[in-house]
Amino acid sequence: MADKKMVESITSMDTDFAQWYTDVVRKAELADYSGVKGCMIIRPYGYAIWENIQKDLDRRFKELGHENVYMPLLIPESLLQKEKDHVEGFAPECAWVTVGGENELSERLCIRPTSETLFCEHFRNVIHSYRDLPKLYNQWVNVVRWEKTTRPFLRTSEFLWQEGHTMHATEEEARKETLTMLKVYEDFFLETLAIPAVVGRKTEKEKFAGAMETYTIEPMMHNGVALQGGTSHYFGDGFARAYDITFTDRDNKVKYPHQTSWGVSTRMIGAIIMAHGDDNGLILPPKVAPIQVVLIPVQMQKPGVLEKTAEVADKLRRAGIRVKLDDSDNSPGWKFSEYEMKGVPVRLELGPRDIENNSCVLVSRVSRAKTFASLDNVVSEVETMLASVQEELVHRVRENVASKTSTAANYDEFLDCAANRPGFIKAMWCGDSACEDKLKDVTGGVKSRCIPFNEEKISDVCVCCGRPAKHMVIWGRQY
RNA sequence: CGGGGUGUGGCUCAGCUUGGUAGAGCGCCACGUUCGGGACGUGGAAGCCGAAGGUUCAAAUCCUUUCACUCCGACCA
Repeated sequence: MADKKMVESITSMDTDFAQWYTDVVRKAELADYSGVKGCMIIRPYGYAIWENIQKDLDRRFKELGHENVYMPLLIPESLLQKEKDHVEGFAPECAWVTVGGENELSERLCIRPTSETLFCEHFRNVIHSYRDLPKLYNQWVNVVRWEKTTRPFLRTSEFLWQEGHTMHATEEEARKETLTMLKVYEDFFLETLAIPAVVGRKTEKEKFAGAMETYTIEPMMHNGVALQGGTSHYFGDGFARAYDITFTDRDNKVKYPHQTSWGVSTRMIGAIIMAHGDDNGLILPPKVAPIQVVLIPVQMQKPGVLEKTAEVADKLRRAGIRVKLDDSDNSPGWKFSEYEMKGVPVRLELGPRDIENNSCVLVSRVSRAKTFASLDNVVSEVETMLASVQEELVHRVRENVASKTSTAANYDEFLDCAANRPGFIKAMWCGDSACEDKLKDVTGGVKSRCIPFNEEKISDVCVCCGRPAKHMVIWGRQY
């Protein structure tokens, strides 16, 4: 009974992971489909997670001196085309506005797939002197990319994200910013989302369109598949040259500033679902959970039960904990399942027996173990359990990553890992993108995830071609 | 963009082969009994069967077209 699957309406992970994902999204009321392909309705429970993500990240950005701005939704085609690599990268997935009111537009307008070009146009007007630098801008917006196949949160035609765009007087400073923001993402994934993840540099082939360097955070999902969780790019002065952004430096010389951009999106909600969830549904990391503790009165028709539960809810709320008291007339059993499905980290049960003992029952969503807590120190007991849920989630993800990471010293081992061991493969690489192409081809989709910062030396030669190796690369399949 | 699948009350689906004017379970609403792991009874509301054409006395069912969604690949946060 203890291990019995409590929620029958969710397909089990082992049966069909993709179906499990879709079931969780729907049953936990995170999102719904809309009339436009690839555009999803983010429901209140899903949006509340996003709001908590925003709050946390926004604070981290602002602590580092970034300011929020808002750029237009529409980009004139001519503006988009100024940077060659960039436009080539994004043109295939742009949505265009060609008619305004009743009239054909003289120039078509792209619905932003990302806003580098708009920021550049603006930077050109506001950056003239070294005193104008750095510019540390960020915006929270929606973008549109006309994706061919879509899945809620993971790949949608329209998605929400933040995009940071910064300009710096020197290359050093811009490069530092790129890495600083990657670190912000790494910390956020670990501390807030409870997802320890690999960070590193993208290979030439996997770089962002127009970037000199792209850094990435690569969390692993429960089934071993990677999800690009966020990226941070160093652009050099390429865009500045293309968009004619210059400033006069201290030495009275006209120079091009150095640029970065970095972003994370609603895809992170997909990462939360797939990194932490189980067969009973969602498991939310406490720091972003819209409801951290659900209070379920038991035998609530008995006098005093509801009042006592409300009193406890109030006490927790005053301590800054996000609580929900479910006094609907569904049975307690129904409520247990419902909030497990929705991933609420801690459940608090309170019935007549508990009231007699001045206690309550606390249940962790991760272990589902019941413990009794005295009502006198219920706040600290709940806080302790929330903290332990956070720790357990981190621990579980670490274990999963460790058990699904293999090492391949040669070509045959690589093929064996790709075919039989889901997850990451560590292997040496010569630096030639032809080898990346070949490995992806022969394995049916295993790609380089990144060159991690802490490289290991597995052998001297490239796992694919046998020439001298330049780097250890982490390989894997991705969403 | 290629390959598969599915469209019938809110949800999951049956009915289609062999045309006769729509069903089940769950959910929803009301009342009552329940209440420590998805309770039960009684009553009730709710569907022009994805859309458009066609065949026919008659179409959810047969034919044509089309749209949407979904899954698996190739491309991306």
